[in-house]
Amino acid sequence: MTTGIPLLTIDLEACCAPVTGGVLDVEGAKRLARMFKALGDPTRVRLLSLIAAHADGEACICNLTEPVGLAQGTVSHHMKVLADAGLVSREQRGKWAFYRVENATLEALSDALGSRR
Amino acid sequence: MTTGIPLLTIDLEACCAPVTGGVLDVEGAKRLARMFKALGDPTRVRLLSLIAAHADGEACICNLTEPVGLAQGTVSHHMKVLADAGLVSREQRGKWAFYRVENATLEALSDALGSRR
DNA sequence: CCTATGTATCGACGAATGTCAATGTGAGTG
DNA sequence: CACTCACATTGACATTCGTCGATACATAGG
Repeated sequence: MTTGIPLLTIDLEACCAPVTGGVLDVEGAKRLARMFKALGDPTRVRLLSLIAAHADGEACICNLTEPVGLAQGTVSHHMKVLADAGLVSREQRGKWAFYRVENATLEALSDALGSRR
Repeated sequence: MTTGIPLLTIDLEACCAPVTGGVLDVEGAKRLARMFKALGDPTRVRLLSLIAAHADGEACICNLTEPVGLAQGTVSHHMKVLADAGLVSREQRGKWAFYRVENATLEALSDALGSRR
């Protein structure tokens, strides 16, 4: 409805909650906002960018601490926020924890914003 | 670089700050985060959706207060946050202030997230 | 000019957030 | 087993945020 227009009258995960009403229900707004909030910090945006640009598209905390210039615990905290929002995935490999960007989530958010197609 | 891949290694406003390096500089991350933070509140996401779905794609505060269920001052505050982030525009017309969604900004954010060209 | 109406702003308050130093945990190594 | 390394978690702290009620500002009508 409302023509084919712009934004967030859309579902985010085509899987479970299509929603897609005219106005975006309260729950849908909450879920969207939770993900956007995770992107609402410069450090976390930077972390995402660093991971994506890193070799093989994955990085461990030790790769991120120095470029970001924050304490290890703080970086770990930010990664947890990103992981909880579904923006990155975590895989333990030996002593290291490797993170990668979840492009599917990013695209879902992108679709929730853009008019395109 | 890094193939044609995913995310925020991109400029947001093709106008002034192309940036587009490999890793997204600190300033670019700040600007992106500022906009995402504005979207990081359920009420504001809802407000955007309400405006977009409203007749003629515009709405005044009085149109938004009731559906959102918050005090008038609070809604006004949220609209200021959205306007400061460039997500909506404001136009005074008589006693009313009409807000509309800035699709260009939304698309810029969408592009910063999505892989799609 | 007085009043009513639609918005914006202010002051206050509790809740959430970002950060660090310190400590806990778990896997690899001597 | 003792020790180290990579990471997570905890507790503390200052700052920011979302909300309200009250008040200020501006425009339109009498």
